Amino acid sequence: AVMILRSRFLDARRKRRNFNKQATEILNEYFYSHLSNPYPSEEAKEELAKKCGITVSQVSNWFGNKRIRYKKNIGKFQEEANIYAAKTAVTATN
Amino acid sequence: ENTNPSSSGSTHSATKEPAKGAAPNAPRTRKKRCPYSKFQIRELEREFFFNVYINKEKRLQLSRMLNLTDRQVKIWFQNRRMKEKKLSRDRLQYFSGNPLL
DNA sequence: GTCATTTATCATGC
DNA sequence: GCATGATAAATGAC
Repeated sequence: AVMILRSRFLDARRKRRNFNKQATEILNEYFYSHLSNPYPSEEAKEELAKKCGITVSQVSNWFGNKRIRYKKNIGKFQEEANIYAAKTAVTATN
Repeated sequence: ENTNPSSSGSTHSATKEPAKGAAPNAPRTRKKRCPYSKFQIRELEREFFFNVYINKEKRLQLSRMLNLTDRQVKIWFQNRRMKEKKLSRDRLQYFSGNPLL
């Protein structure tokens, strides 16, 4: 029984599941509001993980992927960047 | 299943891989990530099972056998130790929340 | 040595 | 068919 659990854990690691929309919103909000330095501290990662319902490692993975994919093709993320820029602007004025 | 390109030319004289054309103005080109073959992984894992920390002699021996540089073997063990640590963290988190179903 | 990271690759979702 | 999350080489700070 333990072995079954063990094997299930081992091959379940790489099975990917998309994050829910709310979690992605939170992560993107932080990323685009810190675009000049998108490197959250360990404390910020823990807070984001808690709010998103994911692990700290997953937060690190998300930011790592986001940084390089954004850098590789800024144009592709321009629309997305504008959306979150406007969103943070609204929350700032309120 | 992987004819390794990392064996290019210099027969693993170890410790130095930027054996370029001696251009004094080296642009410090980052080495491209090259996935290792199944055979290479098996041998590295086998040694890792015996020693999490590898000594110089075995490292040179392994690098010759696997056609990797000494530096590559060293870095592989460093990364492998980090992977083991992460696996331990994940296991702990996984089994802590569950009452052993 | 560890460890956060960059980069390419892998595996899956849809 | 790419988007996306996770993992595997490689670098650099410390």
